[in-house]
Amino acid sequence: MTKHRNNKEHAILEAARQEFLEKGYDGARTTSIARNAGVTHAMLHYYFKTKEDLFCSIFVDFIAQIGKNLTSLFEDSQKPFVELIENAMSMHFDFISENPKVPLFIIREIWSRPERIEMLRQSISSTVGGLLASAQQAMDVAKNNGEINSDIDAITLFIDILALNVFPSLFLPIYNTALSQDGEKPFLEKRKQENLKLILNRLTPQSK
Amino acid sequence: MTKHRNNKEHAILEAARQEFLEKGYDGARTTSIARNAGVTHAMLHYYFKTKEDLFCSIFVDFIAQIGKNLTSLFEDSQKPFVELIENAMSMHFDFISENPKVPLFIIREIWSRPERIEMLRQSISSTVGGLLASAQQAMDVAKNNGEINSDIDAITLFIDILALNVFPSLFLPIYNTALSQDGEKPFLEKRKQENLKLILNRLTPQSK
DNA sequence: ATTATCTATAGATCTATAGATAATGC
DNA sequence: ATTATCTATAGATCTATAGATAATGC
Repeated sequence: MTKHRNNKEHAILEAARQEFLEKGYDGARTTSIARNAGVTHAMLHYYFKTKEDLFCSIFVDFIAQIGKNLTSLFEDSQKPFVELIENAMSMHFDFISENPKVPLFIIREIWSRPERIEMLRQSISSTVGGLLASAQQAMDVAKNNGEINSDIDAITLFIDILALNVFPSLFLPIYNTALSQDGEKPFLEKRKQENLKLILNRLTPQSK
Repeated sequence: MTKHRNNKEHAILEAARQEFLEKGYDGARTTSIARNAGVTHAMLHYYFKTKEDLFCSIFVDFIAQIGKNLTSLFEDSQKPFVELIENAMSMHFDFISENPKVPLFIIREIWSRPERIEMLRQSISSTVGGLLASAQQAMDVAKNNGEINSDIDAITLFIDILALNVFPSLFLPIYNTALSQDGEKPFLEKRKQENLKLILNRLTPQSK
């Protein structure tokens, strides 16, 4: 988090985080944020000139959080590539499960005000770029070893995983209401296993 | 669409569709809708008592559109199952590509006001339920024939496809800004091929 | 002196309706 | 007679700031 030179500013940030995540920029109310932070409304504009400024503060925070989560995935590269991916996917899935509203928040805010993508580019472009480059290297080695298929590149794999891991959390409320059957395994747990299967089948060479 | 007993009402619905889809409930303005529909603001409240009422009208419309698209997928069941899925996925992917904002719209509105899920349940629960049942039957046959793997059921496959087809459109603006490389094949076209590969690999028996 | 905090309110929207008038159907 | 339409405005928020007062740091 940002340095909390004092705890009222910090309380506002915390409350804003919650409010914006829950309701989005348009649905969020600065009065509500101030109330939840336990400060008068004027304080909010004292520390953060405008609602937009406050939003930006927490938006870059969320992006940094995601970026950090992504980069932590490719730490040690000793193990075989497939095992690496298995670990990475599992950690990423858990992160999304614990923060199900974060991806929706970012996607929603990007779509509703595309100019915000600039903030995103600046903070992740280099990080993710580097991450993809090193993943591509590892994949090239694994391809030469015959460990994985050669018809897939790092970025494609990256988006495969993102799609499979992110979507179920977005879809969870709909699933629970309209599709869930009694007594079945928890949806997300089931999805985690299925996602792994899909990706491993995709990566592993077949003999036909 | 709903019966347009007169064209002003219809114009309002069209404008509302656009406005809500673009900005979401909280960002949408009834004044803006009226302006774009070319009617005075009072007319909007004459035909649709409240903003919420107007929203519901278009929300169920969108859901019906999605439901219709989904049901049209499993029309003829003569062909082998894998081929059936290939066609279904392809059509579904194209529908999402042409209406990229619809899934985000529905997911966003469900998350921001969960009580709306009731509308969704009523209109899709039976449709999708039937669709899944018949898909499950077809899959059981294909499993017995050895045509597809036996470790996957209809609903899991359904969500696999949904995740892979929906996510890329949500992610498109981010991809274009932060990840796209020059001179590469259009993102969505590439994704469509990759999604098919993933699902076919998942369904097709392997020999290890 | 500067930084933090509060009260009170300006000013801008936004939804919704009241009430008058015009158009339409029978 | 009923339905459609317009003008004008009420009433409720919501963001933002002005201006006074208290707390803090040097």
